[in-house]
Amino acid sequence: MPLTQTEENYLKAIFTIADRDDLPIRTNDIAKLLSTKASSVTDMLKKLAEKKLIHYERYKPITLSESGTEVATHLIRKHRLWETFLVENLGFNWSEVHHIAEQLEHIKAPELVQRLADYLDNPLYDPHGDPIPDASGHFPQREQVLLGTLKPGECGRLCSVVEDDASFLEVLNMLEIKIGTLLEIEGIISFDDTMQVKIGHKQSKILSNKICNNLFVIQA
Amino acid sequence: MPLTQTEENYLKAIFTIADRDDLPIRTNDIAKLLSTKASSVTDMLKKLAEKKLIHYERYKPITLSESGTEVATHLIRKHRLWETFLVENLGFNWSEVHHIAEQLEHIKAPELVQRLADYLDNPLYDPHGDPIPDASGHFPQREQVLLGTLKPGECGRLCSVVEDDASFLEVLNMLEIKIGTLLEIEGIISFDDTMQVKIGHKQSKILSNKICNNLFVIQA
DNA sequence: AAATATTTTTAGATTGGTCTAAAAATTTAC
DNA sequence: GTAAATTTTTAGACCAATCTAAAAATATTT
Repeated sequence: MPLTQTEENYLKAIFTIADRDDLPIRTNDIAKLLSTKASSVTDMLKKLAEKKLIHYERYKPITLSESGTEVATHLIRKHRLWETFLVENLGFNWSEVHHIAEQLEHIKAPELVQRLADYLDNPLYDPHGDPIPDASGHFPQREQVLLGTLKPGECGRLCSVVEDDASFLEVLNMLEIKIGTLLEIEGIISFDDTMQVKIGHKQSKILSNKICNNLFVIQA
Repeated sequence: MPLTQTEENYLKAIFTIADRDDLPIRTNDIAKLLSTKASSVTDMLKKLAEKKLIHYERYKPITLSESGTEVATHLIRKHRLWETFLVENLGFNWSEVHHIAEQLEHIKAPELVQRLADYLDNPLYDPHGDPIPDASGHFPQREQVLLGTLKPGECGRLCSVVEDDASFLEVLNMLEIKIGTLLEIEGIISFDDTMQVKIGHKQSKILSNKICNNLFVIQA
């Protein structure tokens, strides 16, 4: 059975928060993003859980299920394709297309999405520079680089490690770094060649040169 | 305050029926077109009347108000522009675009409509040959011809008369023909040069050559 | 013009999404 | 580790749109 626009908006919101932050997603985060009340969110979470679109136990953080993720990425695909169309073809300014795409992304017509993508030459990034996932929900891979090559102020998400021996993984565990964790370079200490890195949204820590050059990140 | 999609659909339905038939519009006509129940229609009619979008007294036929007509023609404009885009630009078959345009016509973004129209070169007819009203709701005028010049099977809507003396108008009145009435040529009787014409959706009648050549119609 | 059939409206219930206010669980503070 | 603050959930109500079933108005038949 098809989803309502509201249900879709909740799924997209959850995906967006998960993508933006690394933190566990709480009811209030969703309420804030959707400008609604926590009680409304709870009601909807129950419904989405019922439909197996999210994993939900009361008072616990929320995650998207596989099918929920699929829905969300497909919405993002549609949103970003329409934004591209509005800017590239209709001449809108990139700053005014968001609220129009918010409506267009809910159009249900499987054929339409691929035809639109083809018409636009299957772009990989939208006018804001955000990546457009493909029909199966995969985002275009930005080039992966060693964390050690980033400059202060730049961010990357851990995507893989160079050497994965147990002792190194132990260190990552201790630092609370895992695949997908957002890492922001806050400073480079040239004296001992270490970096001050903000890990997820927690406090920043000092990482040795050896660690930084063992972590592949995708620039974000 | 903005209208809901449902309210918009009702207004468009009323306009469509008025455009298709000449008859007074009844609750059941709308219910049939929208595949809903008469009771639901009544509820909605009250709401639309409240908002001054239709003229409505219970048990009486329904007509659109000026603002209701404006909303309806604007919806039709959007619908037909989107259909044009889907066929001309995205390569859809003209038979499969209707249900997509049904969704797209509800997108609310004033700028979008004119930009889309410009992008398409302000077409006057959609892929089905239906006329696209302009931004102020006026439909493109098709060339007017004398009813007498139509061939069997062709249709026209009365738009004006050649001579409007009282006795002729009297005849029209008797025949229940007025401006806007749909006239379909069902046959030509060459023996006495008369035409068998279906008037509105009522029984057909025989009209003399003199009458047929005194009526200007717009081919439909 | 009375009886019958049809159409339209009302009454009352249901569903999806929302809200406020109060209760329950969790987290933070001391 | 208890108390206080915060977050989340429940309970109960509301609005929009719909439905079924029954009542009221209109139209048709004879």
